[in-house]
Amino acid sequence: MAKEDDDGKGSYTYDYERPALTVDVVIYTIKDNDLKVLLIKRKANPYKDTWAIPGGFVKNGETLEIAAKRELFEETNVKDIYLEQLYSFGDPDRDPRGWVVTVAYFALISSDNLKISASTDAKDVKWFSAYKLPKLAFDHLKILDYAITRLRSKLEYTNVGFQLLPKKFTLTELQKTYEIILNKKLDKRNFRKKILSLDIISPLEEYKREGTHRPARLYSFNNN
Amino acid sequence: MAKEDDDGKGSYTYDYERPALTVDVVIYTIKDNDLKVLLIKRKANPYKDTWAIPGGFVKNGETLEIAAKRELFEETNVKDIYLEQLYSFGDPDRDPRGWVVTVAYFALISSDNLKISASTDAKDVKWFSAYKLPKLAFDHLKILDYAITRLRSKLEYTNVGFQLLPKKFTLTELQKTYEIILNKKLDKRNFRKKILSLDIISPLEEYKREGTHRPARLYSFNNN
DNA sequence: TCAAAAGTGTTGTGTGTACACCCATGT
DNA sequence: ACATGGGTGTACACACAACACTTTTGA
Repeated sequence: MAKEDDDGKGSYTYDYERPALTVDVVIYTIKDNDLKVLLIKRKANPYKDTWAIPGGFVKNGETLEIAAKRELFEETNVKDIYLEQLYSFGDPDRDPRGWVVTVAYFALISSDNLKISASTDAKDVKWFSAYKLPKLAFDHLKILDYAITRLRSKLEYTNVGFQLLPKKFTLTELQKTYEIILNKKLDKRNFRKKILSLDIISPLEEYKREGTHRPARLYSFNNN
Repeated sequence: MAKEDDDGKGSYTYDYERPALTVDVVIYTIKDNDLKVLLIKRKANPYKDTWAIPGGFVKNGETLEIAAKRELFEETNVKDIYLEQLYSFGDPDRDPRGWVVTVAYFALISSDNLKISASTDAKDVKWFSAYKLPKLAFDHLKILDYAITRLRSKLEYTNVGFQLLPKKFTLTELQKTYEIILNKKLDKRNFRKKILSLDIISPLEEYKREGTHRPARLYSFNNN
C-alpha cells in the first residue's frame, strides 16, 4: 500500500502492478501548404486498420527521449530533428488490452528532409492533414489535440517554426507556415517587420524564382 | 522487438519489461513571505534520511491525475486544489533500485488551507524554502528546477497566482506573492493597474488592519 | 507627531495593428 | 502589356516602465 511509511520509492518492495510503457511521437511537417501529421495504419487488433500515432515500447535502459528518438528514426529515417516531450497519458481504459501508459512527444521535421522520410517500404504510413484527420485508434485524437495546441502556443513565443522549413526559405514561405499552423491570415508587412526585428534570420544572396513574378529573396535561420 | 510491424501497441504480446510507475507531486505554498515546497524525509534506503518530493506508486485502475490527487491528499489532507501535470522523468538510472518512471505534477495550495495541511502527525514532513533546499533524493532537484520554471512562466500568462492566496487578500499580499515567485521587485502602481485591468478580482467592503498604518482593502478572486 | 504601509496618475517608450502601392518577372 | 506574387512605410492605439507624494492608522 502506498501510504504513510511509503513515499512511493521508500520501500524495497516493488510489488505493485506495473503498466506497459510506450512513447508516441506526433510528427509534424509542412507539405502542400498544409500542416501534416504522420500516421501509421495498425495491422493488428485492437483498432486493426485504424490510423494511429507512431510509437512503441520503451526498453529498459533507455531514457524516454532516446526511446522517442528511436521511434522517430524508425518511422522517418531522420535524426537530429526537433523533439520535445508533450504530455503523459495514462487513463486505465485508454487501451482495451490493459494498462498502457504513454509518454507523448512531438517532433517537427523540415520539408527538405521529407524525401528521406516515411513510407520507406510498402508500409501503411501516411501524412495526413492535421485538419482532416481520419478515425484514430486509442486516445490518439486527444493526443493530437493536445499537440496542436502546444505547437501553436510554442510558435507564439519561440522560434520552433523554423524547424519546419528548409535551410533556405523565403519570407512568404515562412509566413505561410505560420498561417497554416495558427490557422489564420497574417499581415505581410507586420509579419516581416516582426521577424526581421528578431535578428534570427539572415538574407542570402540568392533568390527563388518561380512562376511569372518577381523572384523572392532567400533567407536562412541563424542558429546561435 | 518494437519495430517494423509493431507500432508499439500493435501486437498482442506485452512481453516487454515494464517499469514501476510513480507520481511525484511538487506542492507549493506561500508562507512567511517565502515560496515553500513540501518535502518528506525518506525512511528507507536508498537515500534514507534524505528529503524527497512526496509521491507514490500509481495503482492499476487509476488515472495519473487521480493518483496525484490521492498522494496530495495523503500528504496535505486537502482536496480540490490546483494541480497540473508537469513532466515525466524516466532516466534508467534515476532510481538505484531499478527502472522507475515518474510522472511529476505540481500543486498550489493557498495559505489559508495550511492549517489543515502537513505534519498531521509526527511524520517527517516539512515545508522548505524553494530557494534554500536541502540535499534531495533521486533526481528530485531536477524536478524542482523544472517545477519552479513552470510556475514562473505560468504566473506570467495565467492567473495561477491566486491559487496560492487566501480567499480574501490585499493587493500588497498579491504583489508579494508575485515578487516571491518571480524573485524580483515589482512596481506597486504598475502592478495594481495591471491586475485591476484584468477584471479578475473584486474589492470587498472589508479592510485588513494590521500594525500602525492605514488598513488595506481586501479583494477576492472572481472565479468565472 | 511620527513611523509605516496604503493608495493613487502622468509621461515617455516600445510594440502591435491597420492599411495601399510599386517592383520584377515570364508569357 | 498584363498577371502574379515580392517587397516596402506610416500613423494610431495600446501596453509597459519609470517615477513621488498624500492618506490613514496605532502608538
